Amino acid sequence: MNIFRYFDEKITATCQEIIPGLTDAQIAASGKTLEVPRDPAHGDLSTNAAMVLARPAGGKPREIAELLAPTIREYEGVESVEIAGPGFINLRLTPGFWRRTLGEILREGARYGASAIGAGTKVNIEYVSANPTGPMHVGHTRGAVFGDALASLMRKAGFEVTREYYINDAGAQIKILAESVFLRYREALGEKIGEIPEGLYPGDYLIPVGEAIVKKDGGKWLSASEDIRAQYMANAAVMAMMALIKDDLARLNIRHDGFFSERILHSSSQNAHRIEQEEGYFSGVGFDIDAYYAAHTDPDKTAIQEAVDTLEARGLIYTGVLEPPKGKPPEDWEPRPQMLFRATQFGDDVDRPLKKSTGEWTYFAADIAYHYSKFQRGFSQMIDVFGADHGGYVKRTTAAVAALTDGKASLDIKICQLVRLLRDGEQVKMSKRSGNFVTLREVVDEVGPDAVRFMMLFRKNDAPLDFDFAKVTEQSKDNPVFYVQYAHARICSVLRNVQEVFPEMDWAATGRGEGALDPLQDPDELSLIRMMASWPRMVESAAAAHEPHRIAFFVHELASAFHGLWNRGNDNPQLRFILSGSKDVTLARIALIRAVQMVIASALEILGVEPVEEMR
RNA sequence: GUGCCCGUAGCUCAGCUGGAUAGAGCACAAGCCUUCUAAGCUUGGGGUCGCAGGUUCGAAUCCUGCCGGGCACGCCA
Repeated sequence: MNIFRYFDEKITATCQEIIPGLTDAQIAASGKTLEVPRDPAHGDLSTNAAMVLARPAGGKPREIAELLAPTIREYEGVESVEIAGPGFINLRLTPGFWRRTLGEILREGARYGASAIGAGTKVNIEYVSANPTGPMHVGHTRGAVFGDALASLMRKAGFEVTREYYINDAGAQIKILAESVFLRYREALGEKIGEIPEGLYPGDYLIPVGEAIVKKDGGKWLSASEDIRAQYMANAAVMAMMALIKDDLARLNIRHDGFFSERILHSSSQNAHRIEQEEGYFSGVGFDIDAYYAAHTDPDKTAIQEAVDTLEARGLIYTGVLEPPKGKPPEDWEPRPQMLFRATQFGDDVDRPLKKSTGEWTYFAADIAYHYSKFQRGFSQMIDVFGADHGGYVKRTTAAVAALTDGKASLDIKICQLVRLLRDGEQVKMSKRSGNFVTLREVVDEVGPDAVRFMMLFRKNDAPLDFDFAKVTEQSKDNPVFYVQYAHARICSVLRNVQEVFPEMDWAATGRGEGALDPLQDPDELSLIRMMASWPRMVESAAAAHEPHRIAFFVHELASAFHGLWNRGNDNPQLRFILSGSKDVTLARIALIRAVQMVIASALEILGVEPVEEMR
């Protein structure tokens, strides 16, 4: 149950009933909220209803509050109502209400916190989308974890979520990759290749790709025509790199529902099916070609052409000449007429080119088609997770989505800021040129997936993040990963111990009987329930804001409250969870901490962190 | 030069989409504990929410202009 929704609906009904001449629409538009006040002296719940309705109702806030208070005071579970400050109505709920809430939390079990606000809306979350030219490095990790947790969060909130990976398997970098692999192929055939030439990918991870091709085909590619050979090398390389990337991601327990190939956007249906039949390329990279064409309306055209036609039909394509970019010296800038998209009509700074001087489509043109495909596949909400260096790309992409979908679909782009790796307080220097970059795999192998995931989520996505190797593995209160895990493990430990003290009791049914929870009297016990009561709302607001970090902070706070109660048991043994002299009190407290355990586990599940049962 | 993000306690950061006297951890200070409910506890000091205007019952939050830091900015992907 969501106590906020419960009381909010009651208050809305009361407003409709008590305040004369107020329309439902006015109430809906008022911005009326129900919140937990920061200061506990202001009660358990507080509403601004009287203040925001004062104007449409034509009265003074405190007068309106006086009008509403008597009815609210009669709600079941309300202990007292006060009018305070400029017109807040503060509700204090009875201990009995909180204990009943705990009972409901336990009955709902693992489902508790799930919400229906998503209403089955189809959401496409695109994240990682690292270029398939090598293993994942630590820079990709934050976006990967963020996107994955956001997907879980939105699922919990009732959205129908698809996790998607966009494979940038077209363009110049793939040609370079193909050349690099061809070199490794020759090397595998016994040729001395010496230094890897400037501009090619030097990484060792391409060596096995070359060897695999030799094993399969022998030397036959040495004599093949350049076009065919390059395409073959590219395909083999991308397939191998995607396998590598998927394996890296699996170490962080990240699995996408779908992979989308940029290359297919450049292909007609016939051509794409031929590639699949001859080379198994699309299935090799994980792209479901049949599912794509099922949603694609015109298989004889390329997807890019189709998207551009759509824009053209709306008068959003024209030929024009762009100003040279400002700030930097123009160097080899040459003005020329080119095909442009009217991005400025949708909030972008300049109109954007769709074709290169070579006649090929730009990357942006393909990206337009990609987002159009998402829309065609029925996604009305799209979320892209980008790295900090792609911030400049936000406006044009949202502009394209607005233009293509006529405002029927929304795109939210989440930017993940940089991660600074620290070892012994010193920043770990990375540079691509020297090949000295830390891979995702290295980090996960060193500190484990749980620590990586939690730390990456324990910060707002648009704030830079320090990742300190020493800190994330430290066993102390200062390490939030440990602190939260430890709370869960402590509860597990109590649940193990209680079976020895009261072996005959049925703990599976803890606290479900009438009055069984009455022994919960201590204010800290009740405030633990209060905190858990806000869990469903936390899920909803975090999901609506696309901010999984809120879940991490919430679970840290809940763990902190639990540890606080535990610590009081050190000084006062009467407050311990297991009282060998009192079965009833033990039963109620076990019920309480079982709920805490469950909510912690639910939160960790969203974050993708394993709730451990004991600390080692 | 333009756009985006950030600016909150000495440090690292939250702040529930506009609510009441702005919070937490670290660090600092004082006191407690030497235990198996181990991987510490309690209390306290500490703030011009970058600056200046504006919007309204009410602003850290929204708008404008500055200041400071980061990231981008051409047919790359």
